[in-house]
Amino acid sequence: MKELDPLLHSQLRLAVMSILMNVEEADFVYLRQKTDSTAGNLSVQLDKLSSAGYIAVDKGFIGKKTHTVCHVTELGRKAFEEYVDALRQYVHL
Amino acid sequence: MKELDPLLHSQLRLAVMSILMNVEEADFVYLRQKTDSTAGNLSVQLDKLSSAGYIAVDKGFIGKKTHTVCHVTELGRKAFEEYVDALRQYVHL
DNA sequence: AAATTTGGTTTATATTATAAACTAAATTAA
DNA sequence: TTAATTTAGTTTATAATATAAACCAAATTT
Repeated sequence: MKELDPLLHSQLRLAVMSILMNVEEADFVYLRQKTDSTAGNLSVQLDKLSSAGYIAVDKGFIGKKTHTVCHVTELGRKAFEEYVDALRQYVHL
Repeated sequence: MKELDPLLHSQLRLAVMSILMNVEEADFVYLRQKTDSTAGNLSVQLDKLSSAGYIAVDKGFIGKKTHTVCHVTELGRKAFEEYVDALRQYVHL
């Protein structure tokens, strides 16, 4: 039985990746709404995904307000697909 | 986004449930082999599943040796199916 | 100008997963 | 027959993870 990438096998990180897999990019506020998570938790988990190279996080400004946008990387996309693949061994979907 | 039942969202417990969903019953040794887990870890996770009422654990003897058999309960079966269902929101399989 | 909101980060805490150490009985080997 | 080893587990300690609480700085509202 293949192992489930522990970086992806976390509800919030999986939700984030799942969203990012289906959009060009998404900002912090949007991800927070969609995942219904606290800002702190989201921040931490984005960091982890980013450190692993699964997503890229772009911190910029929109006018004078900070604005953080994320998108999945090629590595992240691959990892996600492998995760889903491994998952099929556990739950035949 | 539905939440992923934390009791099932754990690699080892999910593996155990996954196995038990497809057999009448399975014993400790078999589960240990199939999941490639340590006895300690397996024991703890079986306890959790059992405490939640997701599986039933039968401790008996085979000759004079202890023998532990598990099977999924109706509640466990339902929980597993709901988990899989929730999962589909995250990874469209 | 004081209070509140927005967009976050850092740090502490609670929970979880895992491994190590242990027990008891059975088996094998000397 | 007794000492070592294996089998089938459990208990407990530790490492890792997830989450929340506390915080910060800038912008906005009152």
